[in-house]
Amino acid sequence: MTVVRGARERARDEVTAAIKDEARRRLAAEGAARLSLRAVARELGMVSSALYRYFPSRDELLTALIIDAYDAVGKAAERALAEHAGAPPVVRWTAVCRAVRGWALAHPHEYALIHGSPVPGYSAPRATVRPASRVGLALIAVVVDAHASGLLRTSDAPAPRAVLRDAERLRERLDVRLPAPVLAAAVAAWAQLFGLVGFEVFGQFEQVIDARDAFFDHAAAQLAHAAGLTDHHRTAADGAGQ
Amino acid sequence: MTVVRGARERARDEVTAAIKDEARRRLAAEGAARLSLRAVARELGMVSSALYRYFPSRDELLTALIIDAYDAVGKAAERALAEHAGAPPVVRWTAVCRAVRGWALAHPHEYALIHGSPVPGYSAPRATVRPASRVGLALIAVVVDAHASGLLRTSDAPAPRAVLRDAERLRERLDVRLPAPVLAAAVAAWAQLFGLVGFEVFGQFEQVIDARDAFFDHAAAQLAHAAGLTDHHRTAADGAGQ
DNA sequence: GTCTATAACGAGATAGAC
DNA sequence: GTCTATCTCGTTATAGAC
Repeated sequence: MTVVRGARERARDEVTAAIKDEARRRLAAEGAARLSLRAVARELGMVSSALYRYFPSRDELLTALIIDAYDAVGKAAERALAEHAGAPPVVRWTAVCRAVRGWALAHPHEYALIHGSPVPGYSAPRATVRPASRVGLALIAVVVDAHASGLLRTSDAPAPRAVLRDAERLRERLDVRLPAPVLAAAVAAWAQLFGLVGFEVFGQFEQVIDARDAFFDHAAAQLAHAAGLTDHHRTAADGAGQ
Repeated sequence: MTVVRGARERARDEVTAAIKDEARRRLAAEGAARLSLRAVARELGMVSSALYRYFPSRDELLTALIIDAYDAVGKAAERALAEHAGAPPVVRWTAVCRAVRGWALAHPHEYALIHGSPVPGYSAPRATVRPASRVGLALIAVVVDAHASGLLRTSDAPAPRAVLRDAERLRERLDVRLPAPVLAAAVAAWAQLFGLVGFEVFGQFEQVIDARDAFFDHAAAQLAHAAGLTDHHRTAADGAGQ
């Protein structure tokens, strides 16, 4: 990782970026299933074989786009997290959710690439797994902080044994200091967040919900609650079930 | 709607069904974006122009497949509802959620068609709106029954005014007897359910959750709670916070 | 060494004449 | 309904420019 790079490397990075930009444009126009190296090359005034210097195959180009997209939402989520450092957990949680939604609405086709239908014939490689988890980790970070400051319910309905086993495994892999049931709830909330976002981005709320901003914020706050976050410190009354 | 139909109509229905079946097969193999009338015709040993007697365009065929898919999940949800008539609301809710998930896992490509990435260049016509709401209506039916039998929390965090307006409008359009905040929560839970299902069907839980059945059931029960359903009748202590 | 261009293969889709 | 000529695609081999 040299700081000063030669002109060659810089040129290479520029072409690589131009290819990905054009590919994203094609993605928006035709969808991932129809992404073709030839069309990208044509649009760039290159010849298709030249692209192979930058991406060894169409699938590798797709993979690069997917990783970029995961990194982009992940970054947006992490920024929201950092910008609300010290704020109450529910506020931070909602901020992360908002960031994810904002990114998705601004980049619907890239959102579709990572959270929409799988591309036929394409199978995502291992390298996509870590970027794919960034949003989830940002949400978990909120829960971890809440737990540390006693702003977490830890006594919801008991989770089934099999769920706890998964949560334990996850807990060790992520090296996260959270009770297993809490972690399980956070994972569920993570998935549910993308239900809300997906419905909006993919048009399922058409003629159902008009006030999308308000609806989302409200739902995100309820999600925070489902994940165990509370607005106040624990008292004896908490955890007694409602 | 005649009960006894002529041989001609029966033949027409059979061919229509064969076309849709083959189209579904192509859907699984190539994805909706690449669905072509010609390919369907070829596979059926017909000539493409003959297909136009049954579907005036590729988009109309797509629309038929989409409506079929919505009707199929909707039917599964409604069946689960009927099979658990009289059961406690949380049980009925979970049953509906399970039915949706079961259908989605059994028909991943049709699930992708209705809840995955939009097909580029295709815009869903009005006719898809009603079928698209069947699952949501099944969930709402559970909440309505719970409300009628006093098994519903009605005093969650107050919803923003704009959300309440949407909920009121929805309440009138669906002719459903529910407090607006409850309806809003149900809509959110509806969307969140598809977050859980989508994550599983589209592979986002790979290497995260292994015990998918247990995880889903547990999450669905928590969703029921988020939608306001409770296991027991309301008491004075209810609504005093989480 | 690094890149681009030409040409080609085999597979498939498509448009239109018949 | 059939046939053909013309497209597209991913990918590779090869040759030459910087």
